[in-house]
Amino acid sequence: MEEYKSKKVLTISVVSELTYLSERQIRYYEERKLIFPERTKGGTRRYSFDDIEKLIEIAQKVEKGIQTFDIRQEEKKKERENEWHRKMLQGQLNAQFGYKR
Amino acid sequence: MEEYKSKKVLTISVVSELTYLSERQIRYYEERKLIFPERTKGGTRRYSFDDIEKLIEIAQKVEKGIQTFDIRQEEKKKERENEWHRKMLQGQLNAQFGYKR
DNA sequence: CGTGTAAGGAATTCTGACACG
DNA sequence: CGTGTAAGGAATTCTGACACG
Repeated sequence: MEEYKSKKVLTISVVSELTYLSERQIRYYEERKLIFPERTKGGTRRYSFDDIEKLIEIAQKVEKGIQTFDIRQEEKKKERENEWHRKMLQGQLNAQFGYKR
Repeated sequence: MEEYKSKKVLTISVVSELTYLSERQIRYYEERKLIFPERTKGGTRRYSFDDIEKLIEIAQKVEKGIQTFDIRQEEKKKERENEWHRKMLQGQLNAQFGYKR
């Protein structure tokens, strides 16, 4: 449904306007592996609305004094937890209904 | 809520990809007063997701052989009808509850 | 009428680097 | 570490025009 938000369609200038961050900051957060824009054939970045939300969160943390490295670690931890929950749920289902074959 | 769709944030190249229309066609439909992108200070166009939907409708009509002039007339007619309904509703409300003062 | 295209210029974006603190 | 900035080049976009049918 709301694929708008995850579609990579925004230029860095638009993202800069919407987040009030400088293009330098946006590119730096990418360098630190916090966001992952796509690229056109020509090499220009393309962001999504989800990226904008994420950038705003990042900016708030940076303002609090949290370092990008730690933000990255936290992010990775969340991913691992999600992975764990996903597997857990899958295990539950398999236990109850068995594997498809 | 869904302000995403009306926000003018897309470049013409992205719109071209999403609509499968050429940039030439997109600019031409603007020339014919069918769509109204915003402009940056520098003069580059900015479109919304709503514009994309509108462009797809336009393209379908053009394929059917309808001329842009007629599409424009139909569009204006709709606007007048909406205006009429709006005033009608307002009149109903005023008749029941009187004017604010 | 609707669309393609080559042309020349301007706006936008990119990278790597130096600076500061 | 996080961010600003000047530098040079490449990608993107713009307009007005000519072409075709």
